[in-house]
Amino acid sequence: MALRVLPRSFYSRPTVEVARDLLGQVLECRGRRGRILEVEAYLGEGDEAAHSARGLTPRTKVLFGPPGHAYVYFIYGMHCCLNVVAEPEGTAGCVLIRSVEGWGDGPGKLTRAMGIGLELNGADLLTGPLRILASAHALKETVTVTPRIGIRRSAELLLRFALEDRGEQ
DNA sequence: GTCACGATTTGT
DNA sequence: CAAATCGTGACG
Repeated sequence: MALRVLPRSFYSRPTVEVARDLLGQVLECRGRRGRILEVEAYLGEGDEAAHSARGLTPRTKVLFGPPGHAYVYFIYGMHCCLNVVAEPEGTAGCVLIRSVEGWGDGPGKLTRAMGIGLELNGADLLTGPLRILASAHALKETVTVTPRIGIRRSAELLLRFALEDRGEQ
């Protein structure tokens, strides 16, 4: 039985809700599939760690665009990170995918393993080669909430969500 | 045009 | 703990 693609309405919601609900869903890139295990929310206003904190720029254009699209950026001269655009069009907000089951833990490692590159920046997650499918089963793991990793500004915000084996972290 | 820096990873 | 490595955005 084929998994259903998450509808646009799933993404057109507050970023934190989208982040939390992405856990356990299945990320698919050209046939490669894995459950999303760890994410972080990056908000529009009041979140100094977000790329969109300084407003609309060529780079952040997709963050202000319609929800359900991919935001892929290049960092540290060598890594690509995958984000999912949330919130209605006109409002910034996205969810960084930090770990995918079977493909790697760490935003830079999983994109390399799954073949996700800059060419997918702006791609529609409903119709493109990169999609997110609704998991067929309810979560069996506990959701852990912590501060985000590797940021300086707005470091106190509890915007990291992860499915953890008991005892980790 | 110039420059400092970063939502990371890997090796010492 | 430090290197690798380069696009972006701020400033002039």
